[in-house]
Amino acid sequence: MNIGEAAAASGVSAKMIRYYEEIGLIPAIRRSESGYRVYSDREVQMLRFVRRARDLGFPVDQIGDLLALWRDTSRHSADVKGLATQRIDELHRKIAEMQDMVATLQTLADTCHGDARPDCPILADLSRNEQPARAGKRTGVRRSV
Amino acid sequence: MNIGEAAAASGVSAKMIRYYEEIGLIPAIRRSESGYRVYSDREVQMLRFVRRARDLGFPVDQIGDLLALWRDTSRHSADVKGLATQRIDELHRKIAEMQDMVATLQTLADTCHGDARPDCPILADLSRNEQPARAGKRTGVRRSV
DNA sequence: CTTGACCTTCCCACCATGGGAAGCCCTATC
DNA sequence: GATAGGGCTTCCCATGGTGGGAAGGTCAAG
Repeated sequence: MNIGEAAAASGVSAKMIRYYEEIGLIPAIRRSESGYRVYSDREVQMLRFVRRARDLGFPVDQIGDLLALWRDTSRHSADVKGLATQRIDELHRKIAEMQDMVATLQTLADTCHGDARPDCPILADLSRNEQPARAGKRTGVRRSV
Repeated sequence: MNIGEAAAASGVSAKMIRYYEEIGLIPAIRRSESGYRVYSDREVQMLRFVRRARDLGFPVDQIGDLLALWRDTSRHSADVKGLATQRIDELHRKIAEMQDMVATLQTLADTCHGDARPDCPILADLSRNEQPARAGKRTGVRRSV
């Protein structure tokens, strides 16, 4: 199976397959005489594994950990569960952050006329010299959401 | 005021101030004879504005729109409200995505022993050939969350 | 006048992904 | 057997925000 077929079968683009190989997330694959990458069913399965882990929001390094556990038949399921739980916690954190943003925006939007008049509490709040309105009580803001 | 002070006063790092200027998000600032950027209170206020908009998760191009409205004293508050509402919708979308992920992960984690035994439904699900378990009903997966 | 803190520009890195170019390879069709 | 097309290879570039750091100019305090 060439990379195109493997991509279609796994849902990972050819570009990303090469990238994952380059960064060492997946092992370097066997090559045909002409240099084409050749994929077996097992390898396509591994790509699908990566794809799904990605869909669950795992960062690449944790996908690497998951893959290692996947390959290790004497793994402890506790380790896998630990990674999943960690991921859940991280997602909860990000969700809470975004919900804070929504609450703040909603509060501001609710008090904005939303008509042809120029005065607008949203802009007023953003330009305030002091700390901005916070719908919930929070100490600091982590971005990269 | 030099860039360092402006950074401290606005909460935007000097690096980012230069970056925002470079990409045209904020106008090129006045320079001293020696080439140092010189900031007035108004400009620091603008930086603070940018900072808060970022804290609310606005992407840079929308912050540009907000800044334009901020400067435009004959703006329509409806336009500002529109941007806020759009942002709220986008946040809701991302929150829903992540909640789907959490639900899926939680379902899988709940059925995992989490002990020294190697068998683990999480890995089993990730390696499945068919569509993976989905906690909610969803059609496609958008990533970049 | 020296020292150290600050400023300038420029390049590099991250993460995950896509676009595209130049050049080789494989297969189907004539 | 030749040619066309699509697929493969590597390589470079871009994104969005952010940080790190080097090389060199500037400023204020001692």
